Amino acid sequence: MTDLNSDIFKTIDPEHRGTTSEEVISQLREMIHRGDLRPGDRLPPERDLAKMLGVSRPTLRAGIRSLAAVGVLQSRQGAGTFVVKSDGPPSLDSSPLRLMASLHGFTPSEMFEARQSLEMAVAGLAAERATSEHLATMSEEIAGMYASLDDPEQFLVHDMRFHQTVAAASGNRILTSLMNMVATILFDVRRKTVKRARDLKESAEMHRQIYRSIRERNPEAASSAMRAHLMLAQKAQESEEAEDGAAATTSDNGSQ
Amino acid sequence: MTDLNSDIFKTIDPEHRGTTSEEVISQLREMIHRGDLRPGDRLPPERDLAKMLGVSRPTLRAGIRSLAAVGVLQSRQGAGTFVVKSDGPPSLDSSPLRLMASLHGFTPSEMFEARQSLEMAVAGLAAERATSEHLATMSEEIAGMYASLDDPEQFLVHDMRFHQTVAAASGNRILTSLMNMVATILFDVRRKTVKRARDLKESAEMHRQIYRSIRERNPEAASSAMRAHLMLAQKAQESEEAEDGAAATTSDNGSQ
DNA sequence: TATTTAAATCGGTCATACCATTTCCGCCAC
DNA sequence: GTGGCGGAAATGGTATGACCGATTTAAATA
Repeated sequence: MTDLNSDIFKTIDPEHRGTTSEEVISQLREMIHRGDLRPGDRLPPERDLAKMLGVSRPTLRAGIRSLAAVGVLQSRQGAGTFVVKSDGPPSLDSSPLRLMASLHGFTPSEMFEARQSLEMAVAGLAAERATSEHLATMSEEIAGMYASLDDPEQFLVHDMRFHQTVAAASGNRILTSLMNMVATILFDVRRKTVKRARDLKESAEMHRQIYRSIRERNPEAASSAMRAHLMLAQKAQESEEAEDGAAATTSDNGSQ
Repeated sequence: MTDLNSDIFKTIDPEHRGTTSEEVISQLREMIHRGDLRPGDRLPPERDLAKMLGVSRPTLRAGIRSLAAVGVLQSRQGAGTFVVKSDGPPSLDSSPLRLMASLHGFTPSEMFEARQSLEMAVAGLAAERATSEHLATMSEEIAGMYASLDDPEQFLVHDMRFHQTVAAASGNRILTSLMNMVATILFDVRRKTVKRARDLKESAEMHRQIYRSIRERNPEAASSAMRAHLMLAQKAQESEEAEDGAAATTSDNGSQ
């Protein structure tokens, strides 16, 4: 029974004034929205900031921890607490999605499908906007793939960098972040299965087809090539896993 | 209910790789992955749980708060801490994305584009998998739109429910969650501008086109119709916002 | 039996102290 | 003068204990 209640938009009560720690979170978020805190900035020491906000240090720490959990702040013992500064594309923490996958029993194929949809979208956008630098990087990574046909681990590095470049070329950082979020969850599995991959040459060829479509500014072809590539990759991985023996590997180390 | 008094909770190893609170997070996450904690379950009281894990209560609270910040746990004063149980589709917290938008200066058009890509993807999948119930719900919502042509607020409710139904029909909960995440950020803006919307009839018609394409099991047409719908919606909203700083003619103008 | 009330439960907050790590500046040797 | 080196200061991490407020539960009363 799928219920489709319309109240999915949890209005977080801007004027909540509920718990004190929530008030702290609101204060800090407000500082970020107003621009008082910019990426890379360092927050005042907890003891001082607590006094400024008129709360105790544990309460302030609770607020800081909440924002740190979602990847906005980062605390380093002895150094201070900083607003996360991402040099490259902004990254969302994937642990929420990972836990949600456990809680609701997401299947790998469902994740693959989500990744496929996202990658197809960014591939299409990349075909419209890729700069010459992006195209050059893609070409280099493909060359790296051909040079690593006998080294699956190294091949995977170039593979990921290629997809990363395509995402960057799409010019949409939101889609890029979401894509990375999903890709991160699938990464562990990929790394395990890629060691016995046997069709690296074909994979490299498909990447080259994606690259050509992007270079020729053909969004539909790029999307389609990406779809074909990922469908094959999924198929390959599933057949690899079928050979394994169905080990319930619940390796859990994703603290990034 | 699962029995939580057994040896499920092993004490934290003295040799903790990272900080103690991170170890607590790992422990809790592991319980969820293993299925010891399932949606709706209630955690032991903090004082007890802290003793079981061999940490102090503040440290345990830090871990709980981190997981609560990403939407996995929820604490209610006086009641206890619970594993979040979502009746409908699982929902990811959108505040991380919202803060990231502030930190990196995401433009509304970038968000619109992300939403468009996600909605196109789910529309295509919905065309492949929508059940008769889904189709019936979509049809009802469209009827509700036509019945609310003179009530923009009500129209928006049916609008959102329609998109929600399409997402549910896609059968991919990850994409649905990501879509909701992005849509939530855009919601506030939409609610403000929809009050002066003037092209509701055309909007309803485009929804109907999406519905028809899904019913006819034509993924490409569904995606395409969704793209057209959202492009028009974006255009309409941008023109609305452009008028905000200028003349205040909020009359029966019917252009667009 | 139903309603009210009181006690137990439990998360939220505060204050304080101490520990672990990092940073930075002054000191000393070269 | 320069460069390494050590220690003090700064700063986040953890622990203990206490009290408050909200919630739940169950007993007591009408």
